[in-house]
Amino acid sequence: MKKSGSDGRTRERLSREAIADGAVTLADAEGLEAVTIRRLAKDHGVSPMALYWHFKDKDLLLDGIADRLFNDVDLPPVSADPWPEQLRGVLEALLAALRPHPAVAGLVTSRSLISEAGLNIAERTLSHLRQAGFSPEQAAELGGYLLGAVVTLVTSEPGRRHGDDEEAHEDAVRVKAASLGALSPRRYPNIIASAGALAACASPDAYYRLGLDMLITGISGIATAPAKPEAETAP
Amino acid sequence: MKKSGSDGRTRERLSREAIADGAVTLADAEGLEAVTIRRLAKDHGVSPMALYWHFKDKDLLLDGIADRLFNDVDLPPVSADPWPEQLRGVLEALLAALRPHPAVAGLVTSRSLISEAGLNIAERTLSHLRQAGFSPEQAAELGGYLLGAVVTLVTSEPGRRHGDDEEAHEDAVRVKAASLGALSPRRYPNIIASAGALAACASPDAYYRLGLDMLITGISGIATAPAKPEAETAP
DNA sequence: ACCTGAACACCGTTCAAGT
DNA sequence: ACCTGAACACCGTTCAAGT
Repeated sequence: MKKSGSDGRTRERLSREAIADGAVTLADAEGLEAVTIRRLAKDHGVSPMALYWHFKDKDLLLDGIADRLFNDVDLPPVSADPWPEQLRGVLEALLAALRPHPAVAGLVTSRSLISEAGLNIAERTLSHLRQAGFSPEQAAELGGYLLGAVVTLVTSEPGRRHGDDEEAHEDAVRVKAASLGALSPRRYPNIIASAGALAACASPDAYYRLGLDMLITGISGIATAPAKPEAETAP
Repeated sequence: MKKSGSDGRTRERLSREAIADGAVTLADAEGLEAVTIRRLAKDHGVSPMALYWHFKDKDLLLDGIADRLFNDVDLPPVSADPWPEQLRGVLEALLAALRPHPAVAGLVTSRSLISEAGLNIAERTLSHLRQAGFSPEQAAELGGYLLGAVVTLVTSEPGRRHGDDEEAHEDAVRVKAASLGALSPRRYPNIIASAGALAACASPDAYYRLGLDMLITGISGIATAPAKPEAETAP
């Protein structure tokens, strides 16, 4: 009776994957600060020390969570499309994997190069940036930056849920919009005009589209190579 | 004898500012995870509970740290320059304030609207985005995103120091570059080409210039209003 | 190989109390 | 108004031990 996991399934043997999965599920429901060795152990019906056999310490467990997220990324196949389209496809795939898990999305930023799946994403990103004409140094800087930017998009979506229930969330949004709207109109006219949008996101899809547009437009704008590969010869 | 602060100055009376200052200094030296109520109290030669009179809980102390950072931002005066230049000036001012404090820079992302100084920066950013022709909703989304992007630039500068001493840092960079260089050249040719730049940043100034160029170019590229205000009439 | 129990050195925070 | 002391319910982690 006390041998079943927190989600009701009968307890299988513990594994790195099961632990990382449980950590993501817990973070989705109660936030990253709830992800604790002891809490995870309790949810798996196991002693806290059991986890230490699978992960040497908590930081390596966080690495495992990041790796799990990178594995959810479904990279589009390489194609003959212009590089901006292909780069956008990569970022969209990353975004799709991170959006369901805003509480842990921030973990991936510093961990792409220590995850097998993360390396593939980095490699693809770098290859498109090199097609754009950037040097290896610039590609490295921009690639790291693009990963961080996608994470930022997810973790600072206006009005992101705090793990509250539906009603408490709506209340919080209303309160925030009202308090912004009550600022001095002389000093903060633009904040007041944007108060509603700063408190919550009317259309997440539009928000993410705008963010990706900005990123791809920015990269294209500073690139030195043409977007279309067919134009082989220049004047 | 035991009544002086950790930095050797004679202990003044405790204040919110002094506590926030101490927290930033400590984070700069030993990282955010060293910033603890108890450690801060010890550094100030005071009991842990003393801090609770000035900040109701730790989260409010983190708000105070973010506020301290926003206060370091030296916003350029409003001018008649085209909006992209002015927007860049705002982002540069923010960047200059955050660069010295990478360990706590991430705290500002979600706190701009609860800090007096943060509100000013948000207002300025929104005003330039409105000049660019964006709607209040788009301006809100892009403004929050630009703040996050600048933070990302700072917190994920390649080869960021970990609080180690000079030598340990260089060793870590060398090891990282070597391990990236040892990857399979067939599967990761671009990572290998960029290995050095992924492990450390040869020129931080060039890195930040490239990042800001990308952001401003991106915003300009998706904007609907002309960059120059003198072109009042369009065909 | 996989897991447990007891113990250690930490946390944030509450509460009653002191000046 | 400003600070202390003792106590509580947590942390991550080590170590020796069990199967």
